[in-house]
Amino acid sequence: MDKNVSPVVVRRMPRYYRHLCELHDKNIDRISSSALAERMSLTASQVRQDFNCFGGFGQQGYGYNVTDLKAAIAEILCITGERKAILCGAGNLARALMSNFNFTKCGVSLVAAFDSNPSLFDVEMFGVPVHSISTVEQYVSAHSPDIAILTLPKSDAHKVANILVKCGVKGIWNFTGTDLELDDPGIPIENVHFSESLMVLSYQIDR
Amino acid sequence: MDKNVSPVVVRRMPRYYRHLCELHDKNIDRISSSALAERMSLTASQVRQDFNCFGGFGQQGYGYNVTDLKAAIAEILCITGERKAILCGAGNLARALMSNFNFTKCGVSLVAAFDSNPSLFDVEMFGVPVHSISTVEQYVSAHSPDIAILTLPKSDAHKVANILVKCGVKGIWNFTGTDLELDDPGIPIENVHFSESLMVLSYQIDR
DNA sequence: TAGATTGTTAATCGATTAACAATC
DNA sequence: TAGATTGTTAATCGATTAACAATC
Repeated sequence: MDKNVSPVVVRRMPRYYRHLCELHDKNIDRISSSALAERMSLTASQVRQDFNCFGGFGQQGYGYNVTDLKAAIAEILCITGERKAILCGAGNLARALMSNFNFTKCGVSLVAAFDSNPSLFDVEMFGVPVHSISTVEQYVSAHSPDIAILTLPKSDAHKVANILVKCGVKGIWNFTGTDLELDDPGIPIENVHFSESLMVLSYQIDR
Repeated sequence: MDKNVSPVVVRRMPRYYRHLCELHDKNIDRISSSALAERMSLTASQVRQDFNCFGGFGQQGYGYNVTDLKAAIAEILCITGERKAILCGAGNLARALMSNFNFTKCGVSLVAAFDSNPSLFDVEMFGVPVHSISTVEQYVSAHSPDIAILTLPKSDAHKVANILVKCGVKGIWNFTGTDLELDDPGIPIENVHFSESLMVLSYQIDR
């Protein structure tokens, strides 16, 4: 178990987690695969198959304990172990993430941001210190953040990404709108491609 | 053709489009399915199958004409027909989209933004007029935008979304981090769930 | 105990890959 | 014409669904 879980299953795990959090907040402490499936527009079989990729979390005749299942998924997704992240690029998108996005809920703490605009150096933005992008290499080597968030222009994406990976960053959250080709192909990359999302919506309209 | 194309194929179309744009910019006017596949980490069969969901765009012994194929995909994704969009919520994320994101490239023009903060009313942000969210119903009825972009708090998402759809909005680009349940289930929704994306990245690290 | 619901195996469905005749 | 590469059909692979014995 755990190893070689298919990508489609992995991608459903955060959604399960979100729904379990909602149930937890409503003080619901038990749910069956069929009730959860209904809620999430899946099938009960799918729900049980998915969870059984990671182990048996349920109990026959009863269903799943919400608190336990939520904790088990948190463990699987590593939401428990505090991970450190840095922002590369401190423009509007970076600010949007700093101000609105709940990193803590994802088990991530934002430790620094980097930009090329000198007027931002050594300022704090939403409690996060901003430094010169020219110092990022040194910073990463010294502080070993796990995740780099790329919110900088496409043109700088490849160069910066490869520097970061060379210094030991373990994963890249990519908002640059381009597909990165890293020197080290083993580093996971998660792309958030706004334009692809909008184009799919555009396709679906009038169909 | 065109009708009943599987979602996985639809989701690849914007990526094809992006790569064809890149090829076009490099003045490459011809590409084979195998070269395009290599570039995009797909297989040549997949590329040909995908395009043939929409029609025969290639030529035996030659491959695909980049300009023609790009135009054909633009047509399929409705990037050609100018669509109007409004922003609901004019916070940091909305500003990030207004300032960084190339709506035009997606065939969309941003015509207005709406917020509940009075200090923003009747201001222009990055060339986009901001109005009171209480007037959005009236605005949508009068101007018939195609797409509503939800960049407002989770708590307001459902209420606002249902109002918009009732007034004729044709699609919703959802950044609220919640799964919308619309009264009208026929309206397409595209979710951009940051936390799911970050959690998937977190899972992939150390595996 | 009887009812409910899991974990798991088998059947079905859909997507990807392979193969090749058609043809530019 | 010969070589290249498509469009399309058939084979394989993987994911979803159905079924049911195990068991709480």
